[in-house]
Amino acid sequence: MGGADTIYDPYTHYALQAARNASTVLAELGINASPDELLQLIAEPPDPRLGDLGLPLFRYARVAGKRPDELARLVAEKHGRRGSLAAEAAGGYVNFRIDTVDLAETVLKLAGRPGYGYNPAEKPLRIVVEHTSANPIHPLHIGHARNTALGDALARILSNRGHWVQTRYYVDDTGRQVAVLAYGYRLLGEPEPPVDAKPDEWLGHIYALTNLLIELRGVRARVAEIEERARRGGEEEAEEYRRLVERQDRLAADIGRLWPRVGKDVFDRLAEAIMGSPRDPEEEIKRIMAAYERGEDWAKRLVGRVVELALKGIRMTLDKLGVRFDKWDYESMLVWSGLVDKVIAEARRSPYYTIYKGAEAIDTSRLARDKEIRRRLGITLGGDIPPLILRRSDGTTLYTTKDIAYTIYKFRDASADKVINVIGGEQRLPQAQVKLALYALGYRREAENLVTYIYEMVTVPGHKMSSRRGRIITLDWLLDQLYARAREEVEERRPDLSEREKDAIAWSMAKAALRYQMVSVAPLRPISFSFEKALSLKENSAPYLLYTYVRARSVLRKAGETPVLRTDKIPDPERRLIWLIAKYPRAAAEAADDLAPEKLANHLVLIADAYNEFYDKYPILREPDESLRSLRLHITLAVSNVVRHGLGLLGIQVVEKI
RNA sequence: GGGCCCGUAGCCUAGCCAGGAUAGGGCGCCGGCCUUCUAAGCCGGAGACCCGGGGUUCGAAUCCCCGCGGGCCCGCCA
Repeated sequence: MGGADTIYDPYTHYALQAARNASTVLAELGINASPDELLQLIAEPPDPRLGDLGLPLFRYARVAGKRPDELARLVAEKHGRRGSLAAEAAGGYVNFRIDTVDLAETVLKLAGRPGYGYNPAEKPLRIVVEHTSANPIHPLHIGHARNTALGDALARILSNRGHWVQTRYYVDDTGRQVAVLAYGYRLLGEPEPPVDAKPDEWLGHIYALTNLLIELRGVRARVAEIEERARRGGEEEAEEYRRLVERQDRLAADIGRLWPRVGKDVFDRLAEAIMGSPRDPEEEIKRIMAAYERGEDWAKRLVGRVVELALKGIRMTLDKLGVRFDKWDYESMLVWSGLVDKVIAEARRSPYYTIYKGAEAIDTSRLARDKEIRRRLGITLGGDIPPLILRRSDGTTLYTTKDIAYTIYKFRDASADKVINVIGGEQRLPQAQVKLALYALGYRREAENLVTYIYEMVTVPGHKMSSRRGRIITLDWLLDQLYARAREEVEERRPDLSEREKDAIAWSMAKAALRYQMVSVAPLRPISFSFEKALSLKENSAPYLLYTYVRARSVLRKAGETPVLRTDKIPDPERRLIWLIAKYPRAAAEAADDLAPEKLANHLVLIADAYNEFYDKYPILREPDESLRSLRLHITLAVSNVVRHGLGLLGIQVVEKI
């Protein structure tokens, strides 16, 4: 392997030849067009009968003062047959046909190896992919599933492009939410989670319950105030009163749903502690947050405990999905090590330092007025970008401030050229502020190479998700549902298999279905999650791809040794499949360069469709003609390699049996 | 009020950034195909004025402008 002339990407290999040839021919006609420029224009004709590669000549006809069809005819005539390419004119296009034997031998030789699809970029980069980064207060839910699936796939796809990739999980342990959980946990006497409970799930209930009880406490206090005033003949506050009572009812309903999950003991204890506390819970939470940031021992022990418990549960879920991280970064580390203070000190020296609403801030608003800066930072938000406040009045720092420090840290620690943050669309504004602030502080390279990789929401119709209220659909639960459904299906289809095998297949299906659903649609498209769809394995393409792989593998197994490739007969259907296989490495490269895993998924489906159709129509093992049999087996081998490789890039492991 | 994202058949979706030759798939629906390589498959059929209206261009689903519908954000939360 290796060497300058190693072909990784057969499509580009041929397209580049066509572009060079066309450039030469056009030059002979006095028209100047570089091969690179032509390569950009080359696309596939709509009908394969027209050729493999098509070049529109309209714009060159215009500058040369010729009719497009006339120019196309001239170019095709002059080109004729060169190397492995034959040219033909069609309207204003010149179409190229690749010599079939050349194509088959090149592609099938390459695709016969398991590594086919690896397609290194000319300039490999050092890239950090930060993803998932769910707060350590509850289990991962449906929304995180999209983040995790995208981030993990992106990391794999970028590695396949020859980049050095590092994945990181950012543990937000100094935020308010963790302090809320720590507050509730402390009121319970810092117990061990029940042995049969998943720690993140158990903590998630406590977190939600704590939130709800605090809110209820506030509402009740306000209600009491109004009632008291009414008794003394004060002003009518009927409207507010009515709203408060409604809110109280909703809180009671949420609490009612939660308490059976934590058990009576925990519930009673927490309710009593919060509702009856002489101290204001808000003050207690602030105290925990501030003490933790200062690194006081008691707070470190308390918060450290809940964070580790939550992460233990989160890791269990990630392990199930086969997702690993190279680094786990704690936000507290950024604070304690002085990195956050350093950022604030640098901010004070920045010309964009300002006081906003009485707090220290960076005037991102002023900076964002410069259109050129917005463009360079890839900020698509228009309008005003409000100043970024650096610290709360109590001295504690905000998430965004810490994220500035974290971004700098990621670039430094990994010597990264690029940092990708996989993040929900609702965080566009704070992410833009972080970029602008980095720029303001003089971290221009970092600001320009920080990629905010946005995905839009996963919504569940008829279900208003809220982790604060304990209304979440957990990833674990979802996987269990998918597994149960897949298990039924396997049971029905393959009663001959052992329980272990059936289990393994059902789990693979469940994981594949979930990942595939999250990764196969463009990230900016909002997903309306449907259980019916997710649970229906038939409708989902992941099982379909796995099935295609299993079919191909089954043929190969029965064939025994793969015979020597023969290319004396290559009918059209075979050729079409080979051409699709030829384009796979380009699809993988595009998925990497455009950060678009769905492009890879789409191409895999194209190949699977073509193979299934082929499989149904033509015999492979039963083909009497040895030459055709050899060709078809090599195609089968190539398809199995491509599907396995491609699914692997999406984080999906193939199975050998279904 | 301002900003951003999305809008392609009953439903889901590719193509849009880098305009090009009949807008690809899937689900669902109707009708076929298992004594031969795994039917989670295959074949055939019906179903789209690419949200609407202007503009640019030889050419617009794709670019620009004005609207409409849905989502998200505009907090000393994350």
